[in-house]
Amino acid sequence: MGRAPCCDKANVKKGPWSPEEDVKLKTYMEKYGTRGNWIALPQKIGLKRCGKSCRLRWLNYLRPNIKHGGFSEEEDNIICNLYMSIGSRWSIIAAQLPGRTDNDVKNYWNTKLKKKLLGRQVKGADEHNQFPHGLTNSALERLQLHIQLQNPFSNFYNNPTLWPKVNQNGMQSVLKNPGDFHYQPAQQDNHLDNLMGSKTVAMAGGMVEPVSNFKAELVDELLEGKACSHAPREGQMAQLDSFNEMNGSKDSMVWWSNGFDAKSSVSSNCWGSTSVLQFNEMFQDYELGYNV
DNA sequence: AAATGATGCAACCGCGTTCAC
DNA sequence: CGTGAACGCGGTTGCATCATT
Repeated sequence: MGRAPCCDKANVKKGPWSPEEDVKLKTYMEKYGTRGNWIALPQKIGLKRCGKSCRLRWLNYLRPNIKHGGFSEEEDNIICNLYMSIGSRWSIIAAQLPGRTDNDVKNYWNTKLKKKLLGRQVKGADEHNQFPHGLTNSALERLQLHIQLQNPFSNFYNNPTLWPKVNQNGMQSVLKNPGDFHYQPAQQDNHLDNLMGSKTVAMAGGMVEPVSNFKAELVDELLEGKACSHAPREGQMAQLDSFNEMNGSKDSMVWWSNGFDAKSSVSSNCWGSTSVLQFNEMFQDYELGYNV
């Protein structure tokens, strides 16, 4: 038994919107708004559409000041920063980009930006929705991004145009002097730390959320098979402590390099060459950063 | 020129959350 | 406080278009 459908599926039109439908919806919305009820709206204006469909059409396409395509480097940087920090929470990411919708940002990430930053190896991940130990795609991609950022030979480090810069929305500036960057682990940590948004990020509604929960989330997923949580939770650091005490558990990450290598004939660069040592170094970097 | 594959994007679906009663 | 309806979000799908063979 599933939930009751939100509308009569047999009597609603699906698929692309016609210009006439757009005009009807836009005219009504500009005049009256939803009147607090999307479900009732299509009937009011004589549209054979589901209320959810109307809402989506309005929010993603008809709403004033919507921008489509043509993402700037600045926007790329913001998306990259936030994706690494908070994962696939597209509505929050889109809220940082005036005129962008969550759907647009999501599509842009999945079709272009991900490839631009990670290269071909993402294809391997795409072929498996769920990884061993319950690690999600999102977490893996974020991990890959971190590895890319730590790898001095990666496209990201070698291409200054991809480096995040000062942004507009009150978020912290990053890579203050990217030009004098050299491959030195300690310095790298600082840059990575900066890149993570210096611990906080402006959230919709003026909230501030710590963003360096990445490790805790991964540990969470690895050890307990949980999905990434949204807000930092009590107990995350305790879990991290437990993780640190379980030296043997880190060895279980061997599958990340070996297992993936054996499984994926597609990816040969990032994952194939990533050693357990790198993971340990990365996590140690974070431990230093956390001072735990 | 036709066939095939890759890509981009709009729209749909299902589920968790919120809110009114 | 419990329940059900509506909302909002993220994942996924389907189709049109472009690129390659």
